[in-house]
Amino acid sequence: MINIPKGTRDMLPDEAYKWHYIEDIARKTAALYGFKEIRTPMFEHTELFLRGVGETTDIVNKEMYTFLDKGGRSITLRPEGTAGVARCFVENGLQQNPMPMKAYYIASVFRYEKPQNGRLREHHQFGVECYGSEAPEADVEVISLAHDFLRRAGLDFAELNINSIGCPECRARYNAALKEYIGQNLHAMCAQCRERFDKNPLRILDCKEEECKKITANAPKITEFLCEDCKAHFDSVRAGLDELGVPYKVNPSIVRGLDYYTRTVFEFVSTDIGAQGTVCGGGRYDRLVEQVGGKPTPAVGFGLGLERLLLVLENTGRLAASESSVEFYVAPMGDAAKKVARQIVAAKRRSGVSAETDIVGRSLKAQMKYADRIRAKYVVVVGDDEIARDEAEIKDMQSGETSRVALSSLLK
RNA sequence: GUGGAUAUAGCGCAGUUGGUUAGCGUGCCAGGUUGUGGCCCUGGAGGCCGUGGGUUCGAGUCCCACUAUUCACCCCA
Repeated sequence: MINIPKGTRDMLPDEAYKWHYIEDIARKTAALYGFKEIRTPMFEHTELFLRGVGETTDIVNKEMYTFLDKGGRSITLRPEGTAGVARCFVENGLQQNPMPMKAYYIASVFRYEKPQNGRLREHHQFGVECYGSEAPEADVEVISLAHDFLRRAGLDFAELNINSIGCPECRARYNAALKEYIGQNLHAMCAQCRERFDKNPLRILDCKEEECKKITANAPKITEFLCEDCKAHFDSVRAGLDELGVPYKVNPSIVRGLDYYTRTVFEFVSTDIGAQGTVCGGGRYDRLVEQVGGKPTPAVGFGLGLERLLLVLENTGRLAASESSVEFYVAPMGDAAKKVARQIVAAKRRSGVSAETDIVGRSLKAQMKYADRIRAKYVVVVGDDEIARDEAEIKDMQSGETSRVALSSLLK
């Protein structure tokens, strides 16, 4: 017996409708905001993620599916969607198109993690990318799209946390101030934070260790160190969200785990699926395109975990049961009737109406049972009697009532 | 990577202090006279009791290891 690989999931036919449901809402919402679909490869050169996502991140350090292909190239299954889009943008010269470029994707991403509730090795994201505008309106557009999508999907209670981590200049000043504040207390912090102290001090704020949290509780806040431009930008983003009536909370401790973020960062968090509550994470990444080899191009976007979204919707009873069923099940009796049944089914399908007939060789009773199980709306019974009289019996499976119609009317 | 829990039929579960051919519910297939579903009844298929060792006359049951699953930490969607 060969089992499914750790941290992956099968999508069974009976639950396909759930995926169609949220993917449909994603596509429609994206379209309403003028975002078009973009598709990039499932794997890229490893170098892209090293440069794009950042070598100090957990994702790059320990979570990538990396292997050598037969040509000896280092290949990585995409651990997130943004870097690939940035590469695609640069490689295809999309900066020549009218700006902004607004694109979305629905794609699977891969991370070598230890699976738990809401965390998989392959999961699916609905992501959005907006390139070519550094205006706060772009941030607002992207955040409100995420908010709108979640609301349409039925998740109207996820909390939006936002923060600004400034531009590289503000961050340098802030990092210096943070290091000075921590100063002598560094030895009391966890091993990981001591490492962060040198590599990426900002992430110390993200630490969940009690001791570390105590030390950083009264640390200076990055928002106090923002330069004039970054401060104005953050203020405008908030004003824009207020204007649209999108509720949010400013949370100075969210800093995100990917190195490419600048200025605005945000998360939508749900409390209904246990520890892995972040359903959507995103922000601005003005330096990414440059890091990947393109001309400086400001950008904002988000990634939204579809498995987690479904988990929340299911846990809170917001996902309706499937309503799909066939319109007609045609139950033949005898060889002559089988041929007529095939003709009826073909005619129905030709005119866009779903129809099925027996392909197993079951008795009439068994066919009725099957039709019931698949929730067929109508069953058409055809036997020698019906053929002789040129009519068929139609049974409404809900009411149980039967009526007779001319065979010719079913064959149109 | 670190901790805890679990592993018996497709799914959900029983299985006594170790003792014959391992059960129940549900689902699946077929029947309950001549051509009709849902309820009821009957029958059938389906299990190397996660894998490998050990203890024992005897292991689904006890011990060890491994593997897988799962929850939490870390991190993230």
